[in-house]
Amino acid sequence: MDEIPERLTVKPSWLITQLAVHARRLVFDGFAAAGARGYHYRILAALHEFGPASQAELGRRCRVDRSDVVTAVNQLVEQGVVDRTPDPDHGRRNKVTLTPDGVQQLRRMDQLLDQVQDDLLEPLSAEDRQTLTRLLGRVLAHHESP
Amino acid sequence: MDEIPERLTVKPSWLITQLAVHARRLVFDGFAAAGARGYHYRILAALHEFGPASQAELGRRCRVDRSDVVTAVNQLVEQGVVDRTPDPDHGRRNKVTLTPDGVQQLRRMDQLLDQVQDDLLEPLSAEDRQTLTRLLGRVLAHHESP
DNA sequence: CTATAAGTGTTGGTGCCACCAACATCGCAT
DNA sequence: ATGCGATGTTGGTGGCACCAACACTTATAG
Repeated sequence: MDEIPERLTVKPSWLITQLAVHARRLVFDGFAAAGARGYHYRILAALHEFGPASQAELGRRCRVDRSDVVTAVNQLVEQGVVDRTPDPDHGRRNKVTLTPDGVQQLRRMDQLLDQVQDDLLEPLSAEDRQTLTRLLGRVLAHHESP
Repeated sequence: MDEIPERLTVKPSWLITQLAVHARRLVFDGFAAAGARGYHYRILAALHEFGPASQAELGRRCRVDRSDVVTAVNQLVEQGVVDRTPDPDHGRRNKVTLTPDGVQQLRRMDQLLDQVQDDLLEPLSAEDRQTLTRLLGRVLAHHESP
């Protein structure tokens, strides 16, 4: 490989965005085996953890735009992993529900993701992995709270 | 803000890619003030650090695809921050050179980026910032060497 | 020396992720 | 009741990363 300008390699913003490229590639390749994408996992995870929800709710919980939730839920319905029904208590709202197939799909994706985490942090000791995770969590939380 | 599924917040791949979103936004907003984009900075940095280079070389050093280098260099030439001349020793190759205006632009972007680093890692102590940078560097290097 | 491989610039296209504006519709608070 | 905010949906934008193909040039192998 060619040498990278030091101006870049020294900057946390570079390290984070470049590492994110590799992380997204690993995740993408993993999910490709299950015919799914990142948005799908986020939504399935939110449904499994908090139960049925409206699309707007899903969007807020998963950091996905309302309009992108529409597309993703369309695909998830098509795959039979979620159901979309009108909310009886609310004319406009939809209720999105996880199907049994969806639960199974989520478990499969969880296993794939666990492997990805391992590949991603391969060169780090268990302790370093924990440190990195903690620091990243602190920084991310700071940029989401205000 | 709404609560995020724990399945996500626990995974390094999530933390990295989400934090990258914030980092890219900060960088983008900073560069917007200078009328530039991420690719522009990478290329100017490589030219300043290693001197004039071909487009293919720039692409390898900056982790930018050859075809995207074409577009970026077009814009940089338009802005007058680089020159593109045919390489006399090589029929096909171009020689891209930093202009004095380019050096000045690079310095401006450097200052903007320094501020961005500070905003990005705001909640961390100097020591934690160093730790985080070190760990990220180790992981990134691992995914680029093989 | 010649056939073949490898490198270079360029065009054009793809996909993911994030985001915005606008619209019609519905619930809620004043 | 009226206006305000939330909701689902459509359609579009942009940055970044990437791929395929082409014309052409240099380097390499035989």
